[in-house]
Amino acid sequence: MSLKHALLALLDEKPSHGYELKSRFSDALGPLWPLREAQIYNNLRILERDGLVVLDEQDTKDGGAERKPYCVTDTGRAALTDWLESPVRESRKLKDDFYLKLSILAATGSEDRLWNLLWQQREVVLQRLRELEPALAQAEVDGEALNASLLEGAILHTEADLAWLDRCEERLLGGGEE
Amino acid sequence: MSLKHALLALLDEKPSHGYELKSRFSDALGPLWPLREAQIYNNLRILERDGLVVLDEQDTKDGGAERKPYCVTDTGRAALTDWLESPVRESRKLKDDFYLKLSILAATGSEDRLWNLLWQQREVVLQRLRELEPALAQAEVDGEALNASLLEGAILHTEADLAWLDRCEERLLGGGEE
DNA sequence: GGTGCCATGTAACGCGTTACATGATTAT
DNA sequence: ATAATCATGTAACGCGTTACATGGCACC
Repeated sequence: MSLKHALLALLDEKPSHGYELKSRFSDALGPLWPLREAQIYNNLRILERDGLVVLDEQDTKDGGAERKPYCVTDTGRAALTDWLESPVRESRKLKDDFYLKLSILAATGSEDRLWNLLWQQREVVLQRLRELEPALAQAEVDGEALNASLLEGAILHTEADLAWLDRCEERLLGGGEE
Repeated sequence: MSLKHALLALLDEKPSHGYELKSRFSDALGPLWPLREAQIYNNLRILERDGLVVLDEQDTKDGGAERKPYCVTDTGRAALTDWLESPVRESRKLKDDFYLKLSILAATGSEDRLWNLLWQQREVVLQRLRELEPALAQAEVDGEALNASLLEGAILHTEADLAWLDRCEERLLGGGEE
């Protein structure tokens, strides 16, 4: 239950049809949270089934292609504020190919393959930084405080990755592990 | 395709039955990657169907309860090394309730609710640090280099979260955003 | 007449979670 | 006795992805 709440929030701000929701969502959460149209339509169907949104009949077939604009019901708005006020728990999990490979290679020995993995990962991380930094600069120029914040978060995490790779080398290669 | 590879790696190291795989996996990736027995059995079924693992018949019914020990086939071993050697791409995504709430509250104004979210998240992050730090110290005492590395990664990420919360306050509350 | 964007959906799959169900062995 | 742990599974659900299919409109 998270994309559903994002849709509720967007619809609460302004009633929209599916395709428009897709672009509004992408504008807001851009490259950090990619999604497909299909996902929007599927979720809208469920939200409608559960009575959290309804079709706004009067707007159908006004301009170009046929659209189905939705808006939030009172139930939907209540669900949204409930969720917004509930605390964020869930410790972040690390389900990631890199962690897995690291564990496997560290456990089975094979220092050269481990070294290779670390080197490769460093390239990935550096590349990500090269993409994020200009994006942040652009968001700052455009005065997009929210986007800038999200990008800054991504950068801080990526820099932490980089620092972590150094520590991994020290721990797993530097001193002989077992 | 990641847990499957973890299972292949574990079985390559030593043939085991499902329940044992569960505990071996949990020992290795512990609290950072929780999983259920059901997941093991489902994946083993698929791995067997695809010919990557086979049942080790002679071990059935040796000691206590009835067990079904598996071991890797040559195909399975090949699939494992293929995967280990393939590069890790996939930029990390930020699908997380906190990001979503931050975006919603930053977009709709309501500074007090945003402030509340940030404060609340800071508590969550600090609490996580309080759990991770002793775990790291323990892993270091026990000489578990791999576990220590993974925990250190988690700590670095959590510290990045903390730094990020400061920056969020500055950007989204400090100077008046729109 | 094609290319590209707007707009809507269905079906199948992958991966993980939850709940449910069963039964044997070991320790108290 | 009964509780804990060992051991194996099935079924349904949630969430996201991919692929497929359809059709209107606008611009060149």
